[in-house]
Amino acid sequence: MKEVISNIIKDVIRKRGLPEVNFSLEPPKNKNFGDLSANCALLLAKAAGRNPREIAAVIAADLSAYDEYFSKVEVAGAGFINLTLNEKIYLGVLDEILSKGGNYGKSDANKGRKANLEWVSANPTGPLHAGHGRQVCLGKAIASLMEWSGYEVTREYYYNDAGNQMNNLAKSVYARYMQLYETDFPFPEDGYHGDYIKDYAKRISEEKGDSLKNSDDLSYFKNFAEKRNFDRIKSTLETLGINHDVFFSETELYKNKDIENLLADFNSKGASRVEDDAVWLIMDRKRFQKDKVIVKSSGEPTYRLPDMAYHINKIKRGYDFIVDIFGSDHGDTYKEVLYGVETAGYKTEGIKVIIHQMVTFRSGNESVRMSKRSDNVYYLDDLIKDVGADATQFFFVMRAANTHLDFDIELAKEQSDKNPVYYLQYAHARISGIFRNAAENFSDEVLRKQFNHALLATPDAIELLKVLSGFPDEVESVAASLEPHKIISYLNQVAESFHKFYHNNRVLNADDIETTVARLRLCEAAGTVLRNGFGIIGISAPERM
RNA sequence: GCGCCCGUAGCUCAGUCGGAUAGAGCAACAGCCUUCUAAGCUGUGGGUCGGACGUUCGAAUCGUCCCGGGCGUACCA
Repeated sequence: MKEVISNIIKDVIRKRGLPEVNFSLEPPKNKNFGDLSANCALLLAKAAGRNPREIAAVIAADLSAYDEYFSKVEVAGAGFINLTLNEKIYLGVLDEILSKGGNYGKSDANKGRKANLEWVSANPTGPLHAGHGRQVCLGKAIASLMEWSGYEVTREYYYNDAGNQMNNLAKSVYARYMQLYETDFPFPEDGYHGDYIKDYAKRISEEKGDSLKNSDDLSYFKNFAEKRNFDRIKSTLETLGINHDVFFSETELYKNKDIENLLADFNSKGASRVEDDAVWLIMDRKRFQKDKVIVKSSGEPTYRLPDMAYHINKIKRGYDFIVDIFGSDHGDTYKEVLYGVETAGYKTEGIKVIIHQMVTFRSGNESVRMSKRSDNVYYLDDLIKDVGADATQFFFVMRAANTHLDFDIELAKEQSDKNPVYYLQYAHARISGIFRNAAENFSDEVLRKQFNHALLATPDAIELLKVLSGFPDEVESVAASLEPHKIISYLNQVAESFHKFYHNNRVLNADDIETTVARLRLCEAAGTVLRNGFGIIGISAPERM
């Protein structure tokens, strides 16, 4: 819709012999200024050194001729052109929503393009903790946003199973196992303290007795724990409706020699050097403080080298768009990884990295501590159990990724109007209620009647339609920025205008079938947009509450 | 010290490729249920947009500096 209007304005500008400008066309903050406001005259005036209002007046006069589109065109302020769209445009949008249904809002802007989204990527050293939830839920929403904009999306999970952390995991389980037999057996200093480790040790002891007491090779412990950890991680993800297409293991990159070859490549390019028995990647001092170790003096690569090889692997798989989601604790390291990828001769323009800030949890006024050291960690499972999958998803996606998130567990649990997720869902439940009542009180024949658009010309109905008509533009712009929290702001507008409409416009009325049928269609459209939006951010659309 | 992110109403936050009178939810206050779910609607109060300077017709938005908070600054990931 915006595009159509924008093209009309561009035509008018061209026909007047004025230069092409990249102007903005946005709904003004103040509704009294109309539906859309263009700043083209201000920009043209700047370029031509003329009075903006003069130019605006010329363009506005030409636009007035398009009266099938505009009911009002006026010049305001410093030279804005304010447009009020013809109501017929909006009534036409209703037909579009009804016919497209679950596809209304999808765009083919990226049709035929393949994208890879990598997220979660927690190493299988333990269950996901509540803080992981932000990335988990953000990624879920971003993946569907990308699909709505036309991408074919591969959801991918990368995990480091070759390095130190997995050795620590094995040592930790082994130590807990040994402690079942020798209470003073030492626990590794940087071992994993969670209760789940003790549980694994107990189960191993039950299965194997003390036959593994003098193991030199801890791979049984490692494999046992890794498998259980992954099972639990996957089941947590499943409760949120997340299923990755690819689980990519670091070990793979050793097996297929990608890491070895990359190291040789750096060496042959003179991009790396050896110091203190370690291999260092030579970094550009303008961007980095110092060189970075890629192979430790022990001979083991640091996480950076496999990460670089992994990103090259993804590039080679032929994606048009590669997106990574990391926490802010990786804010510097991803730059090092991309630098390595560039140094190896690959372009990184197609890679976008989303960094999200950390989460703090509180319960009302009490802060909830997330200690990694203690045995009792607040796991993501626990959070989902406490507040439900919908509230979990909603609260994590509600805020922009690059701001700190303050997660109020008490509020998320609240089954009342205080909880922001219910405002949206309630709108949908109300619509479902109307349709339940309609089915009871009216025959199918009546409900399927052709409807008369003109009967929807009340201010609340038109306002609702205006909001609904903005959905495709909204999805497209949010998909371009990959900021799903904006969908929530938009859905709030939908819910608000629906609630208003509902309050002032009785839908079901046996004495006025014509209006009933027309209003039902509008409700159907509102329900469709809510459902589609909920689908993007990943929450359910309840039939009743 | 250096790098990245943040600082907007009492609270949690939108708005940030410069645009008109800075918004929402919660909290506070005043109203609205014999009619499709009041988890709703209507109205009121509430702001030196962390601070200072600068750029310009115009700054919450851009620049510089300062203050405050988070995360980095490993031969951990």
